[in-house]
Amino acid sequence: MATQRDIARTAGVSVAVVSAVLNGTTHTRMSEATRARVIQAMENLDYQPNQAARSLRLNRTGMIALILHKLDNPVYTHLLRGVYAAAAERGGTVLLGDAETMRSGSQFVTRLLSHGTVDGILIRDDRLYDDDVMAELRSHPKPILSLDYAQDHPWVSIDDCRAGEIATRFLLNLRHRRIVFIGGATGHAFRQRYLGYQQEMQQAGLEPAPHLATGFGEQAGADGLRQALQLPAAPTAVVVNNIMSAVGVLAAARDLGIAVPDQLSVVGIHDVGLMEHLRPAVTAVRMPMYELGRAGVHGLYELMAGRPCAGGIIANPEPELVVRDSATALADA
Amino acid sequence: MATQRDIARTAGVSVAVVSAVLNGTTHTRMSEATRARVIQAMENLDYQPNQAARSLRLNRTGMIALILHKLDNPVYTHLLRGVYAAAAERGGTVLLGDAETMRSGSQFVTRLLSHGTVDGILIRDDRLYDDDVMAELRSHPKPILSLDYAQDHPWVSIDDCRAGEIATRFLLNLRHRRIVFIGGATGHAFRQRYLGYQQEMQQAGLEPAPHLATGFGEQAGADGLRQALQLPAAPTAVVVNNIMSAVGVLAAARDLGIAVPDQLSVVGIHDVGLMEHLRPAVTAVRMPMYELGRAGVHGLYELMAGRPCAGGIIANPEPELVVRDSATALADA
DNA sequence: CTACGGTGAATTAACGATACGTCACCTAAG
DNA sequence: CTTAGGTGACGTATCGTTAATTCACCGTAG
Repeated sequence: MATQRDIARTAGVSVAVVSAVLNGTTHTRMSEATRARVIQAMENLDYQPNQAARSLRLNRTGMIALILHKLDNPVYTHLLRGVYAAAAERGGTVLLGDAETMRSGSQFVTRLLSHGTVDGILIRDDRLYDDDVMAELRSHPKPILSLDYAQDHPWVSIDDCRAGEIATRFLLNLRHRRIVFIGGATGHAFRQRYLGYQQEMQQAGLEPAPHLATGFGEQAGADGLRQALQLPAAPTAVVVNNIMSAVGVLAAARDLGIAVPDQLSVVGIHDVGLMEHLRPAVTAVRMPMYELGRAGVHGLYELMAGRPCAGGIIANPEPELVVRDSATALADA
Repeated sequence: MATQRDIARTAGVSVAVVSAVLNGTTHTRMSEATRARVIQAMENLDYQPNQAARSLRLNRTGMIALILHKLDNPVYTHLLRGVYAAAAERGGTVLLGDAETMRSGSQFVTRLLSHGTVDGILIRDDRLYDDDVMAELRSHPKPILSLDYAQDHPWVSIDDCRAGEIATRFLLNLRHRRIVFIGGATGHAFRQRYLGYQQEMQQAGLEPAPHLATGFGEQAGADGLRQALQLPAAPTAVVVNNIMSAVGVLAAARDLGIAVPDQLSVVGIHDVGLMEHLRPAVTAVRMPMYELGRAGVHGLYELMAGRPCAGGIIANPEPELVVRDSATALADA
């Protein structure tokens, strides 16, 4: 509860000096002895600056918002780490929200839109939010950076198309020909991955299968595999768009008596720790999520400083295949 | 960028009236016509209140902090929902942090400790944080509520001991006698669950096995199973303390050629969506995490209002066994 | 002896929102 | 006719911090 005025009184100086000590301001000078007295007083009274007053005065809060679609999606683990780390480097704090809280008129949106709450917004997969919410967000006076391709504001993204290519190419190299593509929800990223799959298939002179069960999560994977088995020619391999859908693919395969990888090879996009612990352990394309988080924060700080943000697709590191046990070579026909 | 003063000027009233319209203050009255003019002006100028100024004036931010140990732990999914929902009901916003960001001297802690950032703190498993951090937090002038048993400040908790009992009792009823208890990290909750296991074993006249592989996550489960097989008499059933460790138990069982549930029954504590999609699907004790979140928020608001928080263990709903495929009855010996 | 520059600090005006105290005006009761 | 009370609104201090401006003092050069 101690304020700068209390410090000033105890140290026998003015608040200006206290503020100057705190901020290392060169404008207001003081002797070393005075500075020491002030610091002593701050420690004695256990002084903690009032962020609200600072924010008001400086028109800057030191907080950025990070809005994700499903917070409990394990692919965000490293993204979060990257964002927190980069924000900490810049002296910032992160206000985390998820899609649940992003309904139009919700407390979270209202607060985000107010001045003096955050200095900028990092948003992932903005196509998943209400149009109303997005319109409101765009009217926000502070910068917004998308962690996904975006038409109408700055963005950085991982190379989703490349991930689709890598997974498909890997299966092609294992001599698979009947490869299907399963799962993924409606975001741009998910379509990009399918695009990568399509391109590789076509380049190999094969007909890409339609995008099956474009939903999200475990159930979409199970549904997708069942749908795939209805196709004229049963697939020998599957690219799973959303990694958690891979869990569903494995479960459905087990339920249907299909052995993985002997009768069906599975490759997931996005690697999470869980994949290592499934049986069979799932071969997956690791995406640079940590770096995406860092790049997002740094880009946002550029925008906040009034500079343009270069943005674009993160090229370093590239998506990388982590080979485990869920995919194997097809014997020659 | 429009402030109340801008609204006041445009509507031809004083800022006092604008504020009154905004807050529905009865103190400053106005005619319906005036109110309408003010509202019109607010819409025209796209007015958004400045939270920093409000916080400063009111000495209240409308934000509460929620600090969790591992944000990506799926057991938090429903806890988060409960917290967000209850906070929204109270008109509050949630600032989410995880243990990563809770190092002493970190940006997050510093900000949390400052005035004018949050009105209260909800913390889970506070034994997992640095002593330094906890000491700092406790010196925080705003209320802290633990979502876990705590000695030195208010708390609410789920019934961890009961969960251990339920899992163990279930296996005992299936005629299992050699039941081990695996995994769990160092928190109080984890010890309570082991206690529940111990009690049930002793009540059945059996010798409880030592608490194996008291770590966290998938690997702890795998390690625990391997350790269990070193015991003089191999177990026929396992209670898994942390649910994600169940994934590791299943993987190790597969690797060792042990069939689940035919040769080994597995019951997990804490139910998450993933369990339904593993093969075999994992029988687990569902804990009322959503309600824990709600109870935590409501308790915290009580504390913030200066009232005592009843706290204690959440009795309704009770932990509930969700029977799936990973446990089966033991044939009579 | 005076003017001047440098040092070390105090005063004060914002930042935007809120709520207390005040006030002008009008109506109706005494 | 006076006045109490109700209605509708204004002025302003305040929250804690920052930074621009101002100021007092002292040593030294002219």
